[in-house]
Amino acid sequence: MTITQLTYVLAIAEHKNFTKAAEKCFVTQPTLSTQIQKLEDELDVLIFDRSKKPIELTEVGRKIVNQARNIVNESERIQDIVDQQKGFIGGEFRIGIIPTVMPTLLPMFLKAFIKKYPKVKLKIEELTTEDIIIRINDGHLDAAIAATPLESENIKERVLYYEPFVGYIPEHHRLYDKKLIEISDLEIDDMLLLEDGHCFRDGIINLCKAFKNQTDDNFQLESGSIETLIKLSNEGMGMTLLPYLHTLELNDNLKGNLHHFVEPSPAREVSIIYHKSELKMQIINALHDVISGIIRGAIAFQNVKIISPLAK
Amino acid sequence: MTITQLTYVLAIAEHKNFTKAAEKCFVTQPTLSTQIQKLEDELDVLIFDRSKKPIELTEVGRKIVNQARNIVNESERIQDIVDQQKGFIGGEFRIGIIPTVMPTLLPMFLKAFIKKYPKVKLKIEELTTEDIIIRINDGHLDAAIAATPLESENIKERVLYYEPFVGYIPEHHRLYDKKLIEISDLEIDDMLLLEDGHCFRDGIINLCKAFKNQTDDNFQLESGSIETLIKLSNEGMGMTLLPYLHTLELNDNLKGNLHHFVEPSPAREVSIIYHKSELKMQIINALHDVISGIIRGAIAFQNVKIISPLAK
DNA sequence: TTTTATAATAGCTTTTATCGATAGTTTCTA
DNA sequence: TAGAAACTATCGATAAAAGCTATTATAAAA
Repeated sequence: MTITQLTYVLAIAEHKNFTKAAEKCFVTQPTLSTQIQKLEDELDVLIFDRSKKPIELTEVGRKIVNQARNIVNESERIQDIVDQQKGFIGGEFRIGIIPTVMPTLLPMFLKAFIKKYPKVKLKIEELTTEDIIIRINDGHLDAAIAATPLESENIKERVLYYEPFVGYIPEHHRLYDKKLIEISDLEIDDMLLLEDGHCFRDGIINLCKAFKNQTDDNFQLESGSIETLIKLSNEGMGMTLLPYLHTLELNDNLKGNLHHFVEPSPAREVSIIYHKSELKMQIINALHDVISGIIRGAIAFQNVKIISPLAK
Repeated sequence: MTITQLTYVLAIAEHKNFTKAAEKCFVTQPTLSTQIQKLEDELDVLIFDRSKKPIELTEVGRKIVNQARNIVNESERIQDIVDQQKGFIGGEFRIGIIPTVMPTLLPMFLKAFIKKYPKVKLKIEELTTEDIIIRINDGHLDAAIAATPLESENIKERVLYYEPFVGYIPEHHRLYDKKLIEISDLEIDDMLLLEDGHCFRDGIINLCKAFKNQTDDNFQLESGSIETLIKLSNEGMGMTLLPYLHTLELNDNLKGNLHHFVEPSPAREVSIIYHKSELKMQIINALHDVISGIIRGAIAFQNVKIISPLAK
């Protein structure tokens, strides 16, 4: 048994196809076929059920894949140990970012990060919290930026910043004349929300429910992006809440519709999260330092009340 | 990096000598030299400091060895997964047994076990509890039989039996005429004990201390084996306590010196212990079943009071 | 039936792991 | 301090393995 064979097993298990897996491994398909056969001979058990299309794992196969993932991840960690010892910061680093953080945070730190750590090749993907957790656990992501706390067993969190919610209230809305809004002003029924799957939506629902026994179904309107929420709001469909960093990018006439909360303002906690095995910790530290350094200049709120991002 | 290279690293780290490590790996010394160099080149770091005699690990080397142990253990587990799936019970199995259990328990179950599971090659070693814990953690032992509870973080315990302590009291001793002794009769100062390192000794010390504030230093006499304890006792050096299974083997005139405790008799808990990763669980189960089955016929006490084997 | 997609097989090439022999080092010892 | 002893590194040869291209086999889809 070799580590190479185990990575081949993982690739096939992932793509359910020898040919595609071979491409990902940068070898030809016959190479995979023969190596898998050798491993199956050595263990004297079938890992894949080739009679099914697409190919499936056998029962033992599934267990072997789990174990193989361990071994391959742990073996990759040896280079990380060496890098860490040398203080080398570089290599490929795959990071996931939730949709409501991506467009505002990424432009703020990316340039600075690349400049400071030119040897790190960041691969950035926009993903929901749910997908992020799956991919951190299976090793497809090295880290992610998401709203916390998540209370996910194998995942560690390190807070980057607290981002207050800001009310966006169009003209003619019942709260328009109130300069500073309060949590108790919120009515879930006239609130525009992102569609299901966004933790920013869940946070707002938690916020509303925290003060009144509001039901959490039958929303008036939902949208996939915050930009759309603002447009819908402008058309008089209701108010909405925006993450603070988003409000910095609005043009001046829209900024007039922003209404901050009285302190303590509700806020989300945004963290860099990573697997408890702490692979590539030196890059995670580097990201943390760059981002929290940059945010320190952008968000100056003292007193916030943290809202859970989890659907309840 | 290959699993083979990692096992070579482990062998050298263990023997601190390329030549001996090569023998243990069943390859020649040049093979080790070249493979280690390849790995060191790939990682671009020195794992061993060859300037020291005997060879030493570098700082990164130590971390790499720890990680390598993980990987090698986990990769061996793949075959275990397959075996478990197939219900195959066989292969090499290394078990440690504490000295005060070894001579009585081993002859009772060994024959029956080998007969029932002929494909398992047991490698049995007599070790103190302390050594057992080290070796279970570093993968040199698959399981062990020891007095419990141990409260050791990475080790699981499964009770085999409760073995009462029996007083061995020579003629002319102040307790000789008392048929059933009590815990409160014990005086640590006229008790013969095993030398330091035996958990059976620690158990007795705990037992004495539980009832009186007896000091635990300045024992009169200590010995390395229970046989010697009995002889010393016969010569009038004091009384001693024996594990119940030992008393079954005494010749009849010595048996007259045995004094049981009034119930609940103090007893030690004897368990099969193993690493929490539960490698080779099917063999551990087999051992548990054979041993506890055999003991059930030999020990019939109902009511016991368990004494901790840990030095306090 | 023909086409398409995909895995297995065959034959050959390249790479690599290992070996025996030997050279270079360090440490021990007389 | 010379020489032996104990070790590790290096060299060249070899056998095993991992990989490639080309082809075949097989099953599903058109």
